[in-house]
Amino acid sequence: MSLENRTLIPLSVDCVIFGYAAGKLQIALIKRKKPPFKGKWALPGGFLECNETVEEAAFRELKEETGIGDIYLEQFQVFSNPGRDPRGRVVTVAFFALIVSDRLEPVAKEDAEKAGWWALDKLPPLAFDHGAIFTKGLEALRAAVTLRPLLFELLPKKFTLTDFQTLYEQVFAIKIDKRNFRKKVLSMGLIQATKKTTEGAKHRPARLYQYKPKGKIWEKSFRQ
Amino acid sequence: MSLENRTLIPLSVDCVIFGYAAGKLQIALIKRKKPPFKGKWALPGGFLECNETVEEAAFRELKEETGIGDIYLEQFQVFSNPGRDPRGRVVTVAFFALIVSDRLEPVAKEDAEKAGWWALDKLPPLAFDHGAIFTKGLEALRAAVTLRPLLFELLPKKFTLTDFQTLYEQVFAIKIDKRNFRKKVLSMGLIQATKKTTEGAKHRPARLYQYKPKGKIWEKSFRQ
DNA sequence: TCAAAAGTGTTCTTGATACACCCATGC
DNA sequence: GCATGGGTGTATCAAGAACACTTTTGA
Repeated sequence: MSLENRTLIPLSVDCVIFGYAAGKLQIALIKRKKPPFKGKWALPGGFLECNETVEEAAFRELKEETGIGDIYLEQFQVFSNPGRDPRGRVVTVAFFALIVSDRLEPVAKEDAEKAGWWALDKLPPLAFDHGAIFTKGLEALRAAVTLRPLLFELLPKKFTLTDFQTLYEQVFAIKIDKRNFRKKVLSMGLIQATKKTTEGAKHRPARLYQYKPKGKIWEKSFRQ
Repeated sequence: MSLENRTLIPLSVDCVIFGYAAGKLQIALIKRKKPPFKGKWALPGGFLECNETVEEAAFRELKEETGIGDIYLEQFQVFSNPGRDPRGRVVTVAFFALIVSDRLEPVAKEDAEKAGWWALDKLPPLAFDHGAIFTKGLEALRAAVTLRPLLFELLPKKFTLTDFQTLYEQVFAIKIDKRNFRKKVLSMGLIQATKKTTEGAKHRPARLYQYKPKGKIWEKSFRQ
């Protein structure tokens, strides 16, 4: 058996959890309760257990963290620098997660003092190499969104076109013309108008749309 | 120290090595000399050692395999199904590698009976879950090429436009109009004509071009 | 002179961009 | 009636797609 003399390594998963609420793109962070980096903010994550895949580990951690089971998850990079964890060698598999805005309550679990959402442009310094993981995670999200219509995973079932556009603008940190955006997303045939509108705003109500998966949607992407 | 009770796992790297020679896109495979899967073809790879990153491990394995040091490498996915290796739990980090056609001689190393190049459409059955890894690797290559001008890593310094187009067509398994392809790649400004042409062919010689990295090339991609 | 691959332009259609005003609601 | 964000159309420009013949070389 040639597994005998192999280097054995603890594997972890870390998640850049994107959420979109109140018109703001945010990520979930936890405040560490134990050393190392006690009191510092970090990406949620945990160690891989015996008989699970990294995807199962990430789902498990996210469920503990948010209580939600049907989160969109995608692995994007392994971080394996031998010095990245002061406790010793840990290789981590980084995921990004997308969670819909109407259930955005992260829960602090055992190893966290508290948990919270942070706007992308106001992140605190992060523990370990989590700053670099976040940066790569945002790049990975942009690449994924460019290739596939993923942003609906960040929107509630019914959403306004302004919601969608604002989300899009924040993910790519750009401004888009409202008329051109609407023309394009409607011509793509990925969403359809519902008969409902927003209610209670102190201005004209907005029409609500919903995602309409149909045909080979994975071959379409918003960005050229 | 909270690393004590963690599951420890042997980590490996596996490489889908793409090469382009004689107008054919190929991948490198080795024939296994030892069990499990003795005599079966497999992706080149090996185990992570103590103080190296997964990238370093992949480079090391590729250097052993091909003798070449400056190969383009990109990790694309972790495969962590507990049953993927009959010897026991092994988590692998999969890479794709791009190697230029004028140095395409894979070398069989210790654990391989022999090594060889295989056309993408005529692959033999592969050991372990390497068939799935190859499939995902090709998808990852397509995604990467869509977002960044990577295909030059598969071409020699000087190449003809027909070479380039044939490579492109094979990566995406599509046919492209010759005039439109030329118009587009030339208008992108990524390549420039040299004064040389091919020699010795029994037909009209072809002009040779070279890659011209200039400006923010990473923001350009061939495919819309 | 033939075979084989290199090289070259135009038309049409589609999608991208730029741009400004009226509408519906709550207060 | 005013503040707030919702909603709409056109004209221009750039890029993509479709399409066939001439050129250069070796044999």
